[in-house]
Amino acid sequence: MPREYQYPFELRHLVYFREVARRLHFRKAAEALAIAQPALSRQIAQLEAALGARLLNRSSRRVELTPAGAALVERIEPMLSALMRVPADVRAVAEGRVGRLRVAFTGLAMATVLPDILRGFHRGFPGIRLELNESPTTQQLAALHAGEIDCGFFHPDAPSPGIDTTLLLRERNGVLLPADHPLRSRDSLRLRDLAATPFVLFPRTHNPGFYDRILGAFAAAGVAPQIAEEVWPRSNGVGLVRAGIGATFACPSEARHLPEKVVFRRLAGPAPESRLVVGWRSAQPVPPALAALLEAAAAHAAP
Amino acid sequence: MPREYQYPFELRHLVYFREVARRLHFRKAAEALAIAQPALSRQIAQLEAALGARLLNRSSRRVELTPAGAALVERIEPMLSALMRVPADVRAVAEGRVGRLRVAFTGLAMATVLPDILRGFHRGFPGIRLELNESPTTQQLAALHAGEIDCGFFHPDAPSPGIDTTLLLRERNGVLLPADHPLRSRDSLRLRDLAATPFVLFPRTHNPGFYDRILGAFAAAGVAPQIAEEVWPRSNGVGLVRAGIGATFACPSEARHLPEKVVFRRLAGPAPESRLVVGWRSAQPVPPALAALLEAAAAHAAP
DNA sequence: TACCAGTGATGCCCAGGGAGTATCAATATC
DNA sequence: GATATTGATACTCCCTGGGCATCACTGGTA
Repeated sequence: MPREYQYPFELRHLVYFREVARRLHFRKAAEALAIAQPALSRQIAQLEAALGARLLNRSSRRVELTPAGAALVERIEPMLSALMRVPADVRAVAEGRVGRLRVAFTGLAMATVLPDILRGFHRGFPGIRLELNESPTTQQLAALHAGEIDCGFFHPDAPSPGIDTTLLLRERNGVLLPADHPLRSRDSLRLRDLAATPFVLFPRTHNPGFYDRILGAFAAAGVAPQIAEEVWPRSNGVGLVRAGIGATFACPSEARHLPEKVVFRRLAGPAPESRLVVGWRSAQPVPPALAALLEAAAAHAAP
Repeated sequence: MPREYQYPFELRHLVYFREVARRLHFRKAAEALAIAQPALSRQIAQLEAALGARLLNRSSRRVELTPAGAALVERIEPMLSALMRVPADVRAVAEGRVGRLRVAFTGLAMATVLPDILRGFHRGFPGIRLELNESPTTQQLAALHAGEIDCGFFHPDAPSPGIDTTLLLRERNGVLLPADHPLRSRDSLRLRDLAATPFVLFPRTHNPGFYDRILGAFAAAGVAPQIAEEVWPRSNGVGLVRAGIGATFACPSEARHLPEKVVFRRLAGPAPESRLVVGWRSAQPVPPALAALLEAAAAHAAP
């Protein structure tokens, strides 16, 4: 059975025709195309038949474009020159020299290891455009599965099937307090010392596992947690602490760059633990640009 | 000898790949393309080899685009949809339904038959864009030979090889005088009556033959011509007459739409004769849009 | 656990058609 | 009018796209 899906023409016809239209001379065009003149004549005739229009007026001494031929040249010229660049472009993407990476992250990632990772990555892959979006752990996992992002920096609760991860940070939390908090002078606190202090947390839906482990830490300390606000993104939570609304949990690593009027204090006794990983869809092979970013991240991996 | 000029791929590869990329399923894509699945697999493999990049990750249960494949889809999608429209567009141009006509004309043409011709033509061929430029006879002939215009309305001196013409107007000239000219009250003049009146002519280079026939008319009348100005385009010449600078020659047909303060008078005795033709490159066949314009012009042909 | 359904890839063959060579008809040029 | 050069045509060869049959692999299921 012959094929049903017929193309009116092939790229070959267009390239051949362009050459004839440029030179207005079959023999010279054929030479430039490194084919014999009769083959060229036939291909042009085919193209004319396919389009149902005469493209060239040829007397045996002169070849000239018809209006239809001129219209065709005008339309295909930009396409052909664009198509010439396609193979190189595609290969560049395949080799990771250019492209884009869609990266999601949490506030903690940006406050700790992410800037260094991105700096190192961008030095090695200047052609890769990074699309960075802060988003909660649960959304990152959904986006990874849906193929909407290439990797995410988030706080895992349980292993996710189909997602590979590398652990970057694992730290016992301390707390951030307003600088005028009554307990600001104490170097180390216990959770039960903060029984009367309202806490600013993230919405539970953003990471139910971690949220519940925080509540577990309160329970272990024998304290009923006072949740003042559930706020997102993270920077707003720190802003509320700064405004004196309450306290929040934070990693020691995060404490290096705190705004004014916010202080970090270690927690003795029960405390939640933060884990930061970079995660990506399990795939063989990992695209080169992503592989490079993951490698840069692995250089900051937790011991 | 095998061909030297190798295309990295053909349109077929791109259309096939687009279908697979849309459906992410070889069998369904093959069905949509009305080919068998193995043929499709091979064409995709060829495309990947040609580009030197893997475009699809296929496990035996799932097909997904690699970044390179996504980049390729992005680039070819607009081209393919544009290419789909090309055959219809080219055919429309070939049939004269759309396109453009580059038309040159002289002031006399625009002052007489051209507006009617264009009006009639545009009614029949609304898709044709007319590019109209006033230009002198000699320039029109050069532009016709160079293929820079499709037809011209001009004043021929001798037949031009390679240019076909249709005579549209053939009239003995009269003169345009300023309304305050001493001879304004005479209904009919002779050239020798105007021996003292300066004349406004066009530059000789714009039509040497006609220019010399004008001088011949002066000679036949036994008058030495007073050339006040050589000016172009024609409308400026009429403007100078209106300003009282001098007189100029004009056709009776032209006299129907004169500005204020300019009057037309017939000439008895020796007088130049104006011939207006429409001319186009001899070609078989004449493009349909041009043919339609020529037909509209022929309807106004001189008897 | 073994089977089954369904995936894309591979092997093999046929034929359509693209390209080659030889040649023709037509037309400028001398 | 002889000659050279143009694009078109006739004929042949063989490359390659497409067909069918089948394989290897995977995931769900009885």
